[in-house]
Amino acid sequence: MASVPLPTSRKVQSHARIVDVAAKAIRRAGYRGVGLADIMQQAGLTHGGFYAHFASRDALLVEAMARAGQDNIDSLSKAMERRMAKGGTRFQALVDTYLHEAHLARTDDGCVIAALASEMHRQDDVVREEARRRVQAMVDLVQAALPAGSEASEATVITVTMVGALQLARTLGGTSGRGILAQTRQALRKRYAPGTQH
Amino acid sequence: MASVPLPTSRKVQSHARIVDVAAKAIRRAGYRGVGLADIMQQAGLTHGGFYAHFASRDALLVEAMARAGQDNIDSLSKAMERRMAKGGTRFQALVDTYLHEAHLARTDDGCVIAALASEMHRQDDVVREEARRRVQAMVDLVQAALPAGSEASEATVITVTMVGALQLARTLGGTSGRGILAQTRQALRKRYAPGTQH
DNA sequence: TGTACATCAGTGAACGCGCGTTCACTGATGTAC
DNA sequence: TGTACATCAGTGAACGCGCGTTCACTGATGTAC
Repeated sequence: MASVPLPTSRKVQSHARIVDVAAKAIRRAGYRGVGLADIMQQAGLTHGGFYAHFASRDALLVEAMARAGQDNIDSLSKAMERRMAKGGTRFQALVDTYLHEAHLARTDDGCVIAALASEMHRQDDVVREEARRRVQAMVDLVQAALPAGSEASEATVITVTMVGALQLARTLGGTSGRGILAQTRQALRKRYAPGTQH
Repeated sequence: MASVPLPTSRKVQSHARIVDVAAKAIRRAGYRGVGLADIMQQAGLTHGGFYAHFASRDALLVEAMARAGQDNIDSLSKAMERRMAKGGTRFQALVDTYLHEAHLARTDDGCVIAALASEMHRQDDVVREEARRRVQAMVDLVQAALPAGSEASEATVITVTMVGALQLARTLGGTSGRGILAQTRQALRKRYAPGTQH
């Protein structure tokens, strides 16, 4: 009989710490912005041990993106619930949360797609495949926030709009950046105001 | 009296070749995707001569972005003129040109903003400042394609939508990628159809 | 027109550095009997 | 319970490689007289 491993053995804990650190690092600095030595150090380990946990750097990137994406979905969902408790539609809560000014500076726990979008199509296969799953997951999340019966294409267009807005707002920064977020929020709210046909 | 230099001296020609190569390289591979040695080699030079032309790698990036952006504006404008000659509004021509399927694969002479958007805010000051100018130039180009009297915020929202759509379409690739472009084209066309009030 | 010299544009080797990856080893933990 | 051994998780040094940057040098072009 195989012994049942403890739910969080030492190695599993280390592995999770490395993935957590990498999930923040790639969102802060891009796919190539942080080296393995730095990541391992931030996880409280030395870099030599890396290959006991991952087959390659790309394998870490895949897990880090998956982790970052799931974190995004969880925290977005929670923030939306809080907003909806104060009134407003699910869609308004999504737009106001995603395009909130706080999302500008908080890159390392912000949207993984906005953090990496223009680099995604250049990655090797396994990484790019995980990137595709992340995009699909966000479109699904947007779709679920739209009124019942909305067309799938609407979720796609809203997703690309929000991701593009956050990226360019970060590029401009300051008042201009906040302006992009505000203008995009307003445009999306107006377009999907309750009672408006579309 | 200072002698009038020939309009295209040998050095000026070399300089332009380096910038041309770099303008394609950064769009194909990202800010850090191609080394100076490769760029110089593609320009028909050896890498040692680089610092006779530029103070630093960042200085080249600035010139390369400016060049790429101007190329984008020129070729977009020309393609739009060709489309408008066949009928349709200026705005339709912009959307159909920018979100054309041919833009998916042609990264190295495609939109410099879509190529680099998620990396822009991480660059050092001079590079980031040129990135801001590129974003502003594109918003201006979109604004100029909108019906007279359109609000500035409309140009902003359309810009972020088109840039986001191209990036995510490239990430997904294949049928899904072409679907993103088609859905975004349709949504933008519908929103600004002639005779529609907005 | 011819000679001597200065400047220019580019060459090619070298620098220090950080990267991803490998590997022999160590100390702690778990297992067998 | 105690001893001997195997396995596990991590250490730290080393590897080859490519990077941005520097620099002494070269050959071609331009200028002075």
